[in-house]
Amino acid sequence: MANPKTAPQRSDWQRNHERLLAAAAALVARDGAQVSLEEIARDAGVGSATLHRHFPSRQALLEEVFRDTVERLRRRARELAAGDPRTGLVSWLEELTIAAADTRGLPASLSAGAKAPADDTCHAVVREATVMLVDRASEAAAIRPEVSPDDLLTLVEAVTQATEGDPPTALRLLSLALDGIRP
Amino acid sequence: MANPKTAPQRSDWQRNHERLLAAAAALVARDGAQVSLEEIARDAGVGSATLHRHFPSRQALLEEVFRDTVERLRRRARELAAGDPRTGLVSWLEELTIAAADTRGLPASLSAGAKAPADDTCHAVVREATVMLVDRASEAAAIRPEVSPDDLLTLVEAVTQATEGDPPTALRLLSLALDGIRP
DNA sequence: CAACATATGGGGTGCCCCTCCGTTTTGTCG
DNA sequence: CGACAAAACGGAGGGGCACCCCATATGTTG
Repeated sequence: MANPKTAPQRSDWQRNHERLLAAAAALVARDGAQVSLEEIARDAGVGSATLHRHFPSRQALLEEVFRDTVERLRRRARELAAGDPRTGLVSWLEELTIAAADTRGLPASLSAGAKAPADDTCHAVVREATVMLVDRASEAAAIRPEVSPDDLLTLVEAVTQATEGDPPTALRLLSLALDGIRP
Repeated sequence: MANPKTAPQRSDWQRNHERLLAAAAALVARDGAQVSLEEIARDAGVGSATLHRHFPSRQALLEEVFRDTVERLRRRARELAAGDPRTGLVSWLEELTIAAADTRGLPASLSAGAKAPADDTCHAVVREATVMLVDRASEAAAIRPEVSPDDLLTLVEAVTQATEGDPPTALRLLSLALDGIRP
């Protein structure tokens, strides 16, 4: 899972890994991305050294916590790629915004992933989906050709981080940005 | 200054206040809004208790650090209110974005001020200017009437916080948001 | 210049991240 | 099955931070 090598992990390693992820998911949902790592270890019933051995950084832990949520988003993007290019893109951005605004810690994790380039981060997965849908819309001339997927994604990440826990506001800001200010 | 009562402060109080602000300005510019308060106290040559006595919270310190910058912005908004409503608003948002993206810690401070309503925060000053320019543009039908000054400001704060230290990207995201994505 | 309000800062508390290293658990192989 | 090595664990400790207490020092004022 975390280990890229196919080395089979010991059973206690797997057990603790799951306990840590469960505790982390609960506490991140309650306290956000800056939750105390020691509290996660305590809740999981393991020493803090074990947590740090399993997850070399806070970001690495968050990446695994949000893996499933991001995977669902990725599948949703694939569905949307079958329909109308414009509404597909808009729906994607809306659903991404709702998911991020609803999920404490996810905006912070996505933004953090944007700064450390790697292929398997949550940010990279979401980015790939965004690139695909923007390209489709662009080719269909449904959006201005100079609109960049990365800019659009940064905008969504910025908005959701600024409005964490308030999906209506996040959506309102998104549609303002998509429509512009002109009459 | 910080004290709402008109009690005249002792001379050493004023001296230490200035030293703290100078040290804070330098370190915030270097490290951003989450700089260590103890380091600021050390640099200023005072005990950490003194820093906490002068500034009851990190936010209170940041508010004073950025007071001058925000005051300059406020005056600039007044100038812009004399010209064309549409370009005035756009210039205001652009200049605000540039200032915030250039000034480490300012985006975080503005966003934090948005959550704790008070009349004398940096956020409140910037907000007042934004309300005025948006109203002018709205009355002149230069923008859609449902565009809210608060949403626009939140958008700028979100963008500058997400792109701290990178004014070109911040400006690109701003103009994307102002123009929308449609052809 | 004395007395008093005001301000200071060293040191303490509690929390946090992270790592070291002696101990325990696990899987395997004779 | 029992012993052994590799793998994993966790308590403890170093270093850092925010914030507070209280004995001390310092302006100010009459």
